[in-house]
Amino acid sequence: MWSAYLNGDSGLIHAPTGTGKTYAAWLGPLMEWVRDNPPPYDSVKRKNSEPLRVLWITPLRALAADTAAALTAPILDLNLPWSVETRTGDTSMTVRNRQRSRLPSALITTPESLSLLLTRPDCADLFKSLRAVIVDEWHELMASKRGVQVELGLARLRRFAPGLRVWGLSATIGNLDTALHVLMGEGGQGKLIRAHVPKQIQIDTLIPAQIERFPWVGHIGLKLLPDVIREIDQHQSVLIFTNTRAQTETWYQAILDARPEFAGVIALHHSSLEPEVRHWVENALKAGQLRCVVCTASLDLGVDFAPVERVFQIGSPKGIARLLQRAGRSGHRPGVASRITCVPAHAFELVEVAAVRDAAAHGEIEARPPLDRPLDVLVQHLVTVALGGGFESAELYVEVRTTHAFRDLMPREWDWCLQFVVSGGEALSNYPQYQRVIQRDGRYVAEDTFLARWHRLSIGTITSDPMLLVQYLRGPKIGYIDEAFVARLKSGDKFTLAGKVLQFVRLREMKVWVRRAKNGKGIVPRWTGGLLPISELLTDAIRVKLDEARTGKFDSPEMLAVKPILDLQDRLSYLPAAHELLIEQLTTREGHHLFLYPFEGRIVHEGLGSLLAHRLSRRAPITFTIAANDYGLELLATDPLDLQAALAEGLLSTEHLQQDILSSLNATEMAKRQFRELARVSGLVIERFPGGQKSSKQMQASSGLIYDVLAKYDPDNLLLEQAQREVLQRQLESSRLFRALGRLHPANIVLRQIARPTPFGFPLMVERLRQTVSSETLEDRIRKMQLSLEKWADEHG
DNA sequence: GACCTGCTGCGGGATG
Repeated sequence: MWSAYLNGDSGLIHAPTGTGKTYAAWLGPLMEWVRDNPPPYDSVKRKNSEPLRVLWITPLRALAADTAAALTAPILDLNLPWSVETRTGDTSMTVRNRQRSRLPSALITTPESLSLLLTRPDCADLFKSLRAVIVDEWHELMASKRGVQVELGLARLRRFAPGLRVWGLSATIGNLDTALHVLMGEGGQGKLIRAHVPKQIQIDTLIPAQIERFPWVGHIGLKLLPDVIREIDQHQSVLIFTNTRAQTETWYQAILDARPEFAGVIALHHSSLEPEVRHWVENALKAGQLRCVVCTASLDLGVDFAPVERVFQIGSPKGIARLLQRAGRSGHRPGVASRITCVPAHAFELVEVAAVRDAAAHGEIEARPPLDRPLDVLVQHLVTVALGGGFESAELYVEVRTTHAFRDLMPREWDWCLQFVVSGGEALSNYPQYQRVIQRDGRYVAEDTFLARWHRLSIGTITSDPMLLVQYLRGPKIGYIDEAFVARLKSGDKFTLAGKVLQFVRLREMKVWVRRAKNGKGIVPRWTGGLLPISELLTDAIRVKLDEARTGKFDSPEMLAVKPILDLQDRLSYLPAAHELLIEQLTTREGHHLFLYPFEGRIVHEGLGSLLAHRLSRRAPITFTIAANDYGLELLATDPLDLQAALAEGLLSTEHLQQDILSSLNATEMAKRQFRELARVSGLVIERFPGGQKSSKQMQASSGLIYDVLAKYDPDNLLLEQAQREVLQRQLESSRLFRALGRLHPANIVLRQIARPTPFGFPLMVERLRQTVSSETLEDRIRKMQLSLEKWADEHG
């Protein structure tokens, strides 16, 4: 039945989460199609007279190689006159040179490398015989700028090869219809083919034996280490997912300390390890040589290893889809459900797990919203197309508007982008490097070879903070750590990386030189990475679980386990219903605390914190310290405040929300930081040169400088506007904040004066201390808090 | 009694 899909239609195939599905779903039909559609064969040259017929786009280089191998085998078997090649960053120069004049019958590539192909002056010719495009892991690409890059590329290919069929493959997401629509482009039609095999997934939890002794706060989760070790003892292959790189290092070390005999059969995997180290782990995992691997999301996708026996998730699952994806790494045997066991790092995560399981059982799964009009990506694309044969404005405008991302692109915006690549805009017109495109005989083209090279170097939409390579004095590279972390190291300091204790020797040539530490423990590096937000569906589900607990419904082992703590919360304060907002007021020697628990995720709470501080201080001059976590926020003031009056005056009103948020935060500074990505993507600055790297500071300075120049001399620059939009959407999740405030109607507010911190509030107090003091003093402070709590308990029996 | 955080992904090509 699958082969029918390639004959005439386009569409999206939903393949439920789990590795291997991609090839199962596609190889068969693709092979049939390949067999039934032999390319015209040139017997003299012994080659296809029509080159490229199938283009396969994948988000990962590793998948490109695997796919090529999987395609090649049956083609050799059938002895078909087809060639299969990859074109990614690591494709050899020999192959790449061959591909300059002639593409293979099937090409497997990444979005970035597709764009690079589109910069070739003869690309119209290269792609004119293309019959089908397959976009693998479309759900991964869609909601990002990489997805928009694919959309623009597909629009190009549809023009070069009219009648082109486009098929996507997507795991389960909440908006498959949208995913289809975005892939097909505006006006395009396609079929959505949903898999009908319901996947059985079991989610359970390691329940702490004594909830009274279980932490209320913290994220590392080592409290349950013995229970995890017991599981490793009983199984042949175990995968342990964590939420951060540091957590991976910590857990690896802790397991090895407890079971030294595991040395050699336990490994770790995260993005800051040297690729060679990662490949070693991946291959050993494939070969079944490892008993246990501790990893981050770096093993979520990509590596096609055999399913493991047991999968664990340490700490918050953060999202429903994410946990299901990870569960899918286990138990693929027929009739056996995939299973994941959550290991809570603190008590409240028990509620999270119960919430995820309920949401998953109701078929709820996060949607991935596509982006709207990222002009930086369009600017990059314009230069790409100018290099790739040039364009005529009206024609390309129509083509670009066939993409979902730019379907509503106004002529005014189009003209601005065009003008921007031609002149550099109002402020930058004196700099020749920003005059990238010229007009010749009514067409827009790019000819300068230096600018062409510059552009090819800056293709892509992924930006990352630069890190420093860590290498043995006499030996191999190990991995990467943050500049900020290195700055704190003195010669002789020990730290861990890739599970090894290393001794810092010196920093030279932008490399961190180390030797193996003879003994002792090293500090675990802190990487400043992305802030992984808890999903909106999950926070919704958490509020439902609390609501149930309030009415006495404890329907799972997790909820039963956490009951004593929820009871304590209720006794000391209140357990809010799903539609209620609990606000606690507490006075201590520190000052006047205000705790709010919207359960909307950290980002929203941070925004809400500054919004409320801003609005409160407008009533009367007062300063606050703000702390937030995924469940709530704390405002600490030195002076008392009249909360009732403030609420009556619209403290939580949605009126002037955007204005108030922007003026409550250092919005300019945030936009400036966000602009860094836009400057990179739109080609205003370049962050890497082959051979020598430009340091982060220079990069930072130049994008910051450009921001200032634009803000002063070209304030209408649309990229500035976009930077502000991206800050609101990504760094503040403003739509979620808006929705939250809509829910937090004054009528639903429950105000409680409390005498001591509650289970909800205590973690926020710790969080605030963490922000303001060093780690040593933090320990002291927490001890003091403890003592005062004990004293309070003594005094009050 | 409660403790320190922060994911993933890509990418150049002349000449001999």
